[in-house]
Amino acid sequence: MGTPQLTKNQSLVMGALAHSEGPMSAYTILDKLRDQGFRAPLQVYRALDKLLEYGLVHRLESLNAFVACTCPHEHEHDRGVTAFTICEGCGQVTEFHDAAIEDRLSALVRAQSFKTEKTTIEIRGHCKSCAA
Amino acid sequence: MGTPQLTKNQSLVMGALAHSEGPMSAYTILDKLRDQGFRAPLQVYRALDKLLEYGLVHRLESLNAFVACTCPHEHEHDRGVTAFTICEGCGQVTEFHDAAIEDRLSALVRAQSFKTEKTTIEIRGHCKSCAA
DNA sequence: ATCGCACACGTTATAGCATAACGCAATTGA
DNA sequence: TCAATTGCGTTATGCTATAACGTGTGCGAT
Repeated sequence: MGTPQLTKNQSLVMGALAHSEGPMSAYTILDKLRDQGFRAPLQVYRALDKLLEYGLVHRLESLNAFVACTCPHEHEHDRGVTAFTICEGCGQVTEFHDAAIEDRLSALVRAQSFKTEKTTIEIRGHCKSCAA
Repeated sequence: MGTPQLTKNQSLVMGALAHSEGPMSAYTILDKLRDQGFRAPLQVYRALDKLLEYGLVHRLESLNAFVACTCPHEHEHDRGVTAFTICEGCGQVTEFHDAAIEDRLSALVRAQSFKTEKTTIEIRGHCKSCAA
C-alpha cells in the first residue's frame, strides 16, 4: 500500500506546500491556488486530509497550519513519532525523529494501558538566527 | 513571585475547569458561566490567559481546549515539559511529566541551537476502558 | 450493458475558535 | 493630582473547519 497517484487538487495543494518556505494555513493555501481554480476551503481541506493520510504532509497543531513532510524516505516504513521545532521569529519548521523519545513515551503510555493513535510533539521557540 | 489572588472572572473560569470531568473549549466555558453573568468570549479568553500564565491551566493544542492543571505541587518550581494522554473515547486527559524525555528533547533541540520557549506533547488514543 | 458503489469534486451555508478596538472603572505609585 | 497599569464589558470582526447537498467518473459484479 504505497502512495496512490495524486489527484489534480491534491497535487496543487502538495505543490503549494512544497514550494513554501514555511507552514501555511488552509486558507493561505486557498488564496495561493485561486488562480488555479480553487474557490472554497473544502477543496483545500479535502486534499489535505488525503495528503495527511499518505504521510506527505504534517499538521502543526499549535499553529493550525500544515507543512510538507521533509523526510521523503520515511513515507514507506510508518515511522511513529514526528517532532518539530517551530521558530516564532522566522517561521522555520524543522522536523525530526528520535527513537529514544519514542521508546520512552511508548513505555510511559503503556504503563497507563493507553493505546496511542497519534502523537504530537511541537517545540515553539527561536532558531539560531532568530535567538533573542 | 507566586500566584496572585485570582479576580472574580478568573476564579469562575478556574472553578468551571476544576469541576469539569475533562477539557473544555472557551465557548463551552462561556456557556457554563452565563448564569454567573458572562456574556462574551473575551471574558473567558482574558481569564484563561492569566490562568495559563500562572500555570493553573493548560491548553491542549490538538483539541483547542483547556484543562485544569492536575499537578498542584508543581506550580512553584517551573517544571519544564508537560505531556498529556487524551482519550478519544471518553475525553479523559491525563497529565504527566518525565525527566528522561525532557533531557532528551533538550539535547536534540540544543543540537539545532534552538531556544525552547514552550513544548507541547499530546498523545491521542484510547484509554484502558475505551480500548477498541 | 447497466447497475451499484466508491471516490473525487464543486457549491452554499454554517459552526466553532479567537482577537481587534473601543471605552470605563479601580488601584497604585510618582 | 497625574500617569500608568490592570481588569472589565461590549460590539464587531476575522480565522479555522465542517455539514449537507448534488454532480460526474471509473470500475467491478451480475
